[in-house]
Amino acid sequence: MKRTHTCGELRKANVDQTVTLAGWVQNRRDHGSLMFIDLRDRYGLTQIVFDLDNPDVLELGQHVRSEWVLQITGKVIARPDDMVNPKMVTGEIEVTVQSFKIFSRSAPIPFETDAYAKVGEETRMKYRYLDLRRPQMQRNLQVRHAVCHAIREVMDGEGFMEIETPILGRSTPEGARDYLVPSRVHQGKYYALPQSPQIFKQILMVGGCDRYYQIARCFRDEDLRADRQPEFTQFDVEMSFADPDDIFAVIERCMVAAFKDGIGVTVNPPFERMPYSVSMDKYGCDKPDLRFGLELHDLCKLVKEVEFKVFTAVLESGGIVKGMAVPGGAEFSRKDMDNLTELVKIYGAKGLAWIKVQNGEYSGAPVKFFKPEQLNAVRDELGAKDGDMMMFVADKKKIVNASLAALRNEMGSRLNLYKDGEFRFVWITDFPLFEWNEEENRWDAAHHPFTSINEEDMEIFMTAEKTAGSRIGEVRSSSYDLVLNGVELASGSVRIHDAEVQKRVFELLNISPEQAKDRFGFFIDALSYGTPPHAGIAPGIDRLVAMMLGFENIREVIAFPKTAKAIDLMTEAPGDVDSKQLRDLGIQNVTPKR
RNA sequence: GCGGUGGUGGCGCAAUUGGUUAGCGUACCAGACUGUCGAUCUGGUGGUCGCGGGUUCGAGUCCCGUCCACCGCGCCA
Repeated sequence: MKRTHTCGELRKANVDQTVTLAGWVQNRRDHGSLMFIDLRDRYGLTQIVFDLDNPDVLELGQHVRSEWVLQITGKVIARPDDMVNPKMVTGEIEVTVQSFKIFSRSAPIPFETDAYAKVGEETRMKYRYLDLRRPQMQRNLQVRHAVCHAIREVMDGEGFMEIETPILGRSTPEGARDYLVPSRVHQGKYYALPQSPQIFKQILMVGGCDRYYQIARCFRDEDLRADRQPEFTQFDVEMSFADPDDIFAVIERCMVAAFKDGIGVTVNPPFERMPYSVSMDKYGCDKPDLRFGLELHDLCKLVKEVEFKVFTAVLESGGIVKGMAVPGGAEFSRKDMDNLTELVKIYGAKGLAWIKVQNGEYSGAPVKFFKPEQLNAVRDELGAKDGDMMMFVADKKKIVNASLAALRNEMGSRLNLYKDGEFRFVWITDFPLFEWNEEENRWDAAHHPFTSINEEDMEIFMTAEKTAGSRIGEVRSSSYDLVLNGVELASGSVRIHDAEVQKRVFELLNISPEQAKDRFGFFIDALSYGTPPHAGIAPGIDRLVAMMLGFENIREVIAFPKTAKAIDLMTEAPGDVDSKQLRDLGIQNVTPKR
């Protein structure tokens, strides 16, 4: 080895030892006939001293610059008491250099790598290798590693096998847009990169693998968000002969280990469970942040008689009115309210109605349409107290829920209703099996077409019409999401193992037997040869680690992420290819290059 | 596809109603300095204000277009 110790390792106990360190020059403090260098590696910083005891070495050392890579041999000495640096773990010692070697020099760096440097994202991404040297990024990757390691340990202990599934697969028409890979051998045909190993993991169950997991890369060619990258990592799990409770228990054990090993935080299973319908009613979404209350309330009945056109028109056309009470909201200014109105408009709401409760009186534009007892009834339903603001949205159900859910999250954050470092898990269960697709005028699978049906709804499932507004929408699936602080961390379900049920699902989805055979023929064949009941789930590793570290952006926990336009600023992928490569593949560009 | 925010020395930012030679911090370069640790002090280099067009006596600033980054909506079974 080119070193005897790392730069984060030496302590008082090492005093008088002769050591060799290797690392980057973090910093140089030159006092003329005395010079200090902070030498950095993954593990930390160690102060190296150059002085007149070794004038030739000092002279050479003074030519050294930031980010050069050095090998330093010297003696560990204890710092005098008044020179101990309590901010450094190695601050009790320093190494007096006896000799050093320059492994490599560095061009002047585009930005500093110390913990204080403020650098924009674009610059960080272009020079990601420099960004990765920063202690924060080192920690992010370290925590990510610890999480994956903890998961593997738990899963191994539970008898799961980690099995790899293909990256080059077959496109299936449902779901996200596929990334396609042209086949050279079969020109005109394409592989698709997996959106998830869904079908393969189910086939592993048919193949008797019983307990499978994989920390798997997934690809979706859709537009990006702070928490969505075109390639991302799922902790993919499938279990035979398992019920949802078994899945929950395994995942909870993984979460406990991941939080413990990742960031030293104790989380306490079992996690709360909440049916989808309750979550939608109370929080307006299927991923509620339960760190704070601010529950939504349906006011349709209470405001039915109120002569407020905004409400009556909506109710007559089949919409709903919901509201919430914001503690202390009476203090909001007109500007605040305009601001919040803009927020709900993003989700399609036409406006935000509000009534202040202050000094025992009500104020706000809609007040005049209410009778006093109606106001009191609404106040009691919302639980509004003096000094609160009651906020209402009236519109189609979907819009009301989406806008109030966003408003609720905004209020939670703006009013500091939760603390950093608080982790509130909840299992959301009993999602609907189908959802109505307005544009296509048909029922779509809410999760995916292999999700099994809640036994209690089997009768409706088998008998209802597949028309708009039929009871099919009421059928609950046996599926579940794991939600943490308002973020969807995982999604899973019990799978269909009964051919008749599967047929019926396809029928309701308007997938003919021929189409089904064409799209998933191999899969349906597989299921026909003796399929164990099985269930699975897939937590997102990027989101999990980001949340543990307090980031909203998963790029912080991915070594080489892509921009919002799916570009890698470092490698400049995607890039051009030789025309020969295209010829080999039988491909021609039909859109002109810009 | 749509909406919002931003783009000014290497990096992070400022520049009032459109007005003189575009500033500040840091990095970098040179010099000084024996106890610093985000060293200090002195001096210095460095800018096509993202790009293109327009308005104007005059544009970093206003207008139009365009590109890039970020956030969100749509999209993401």
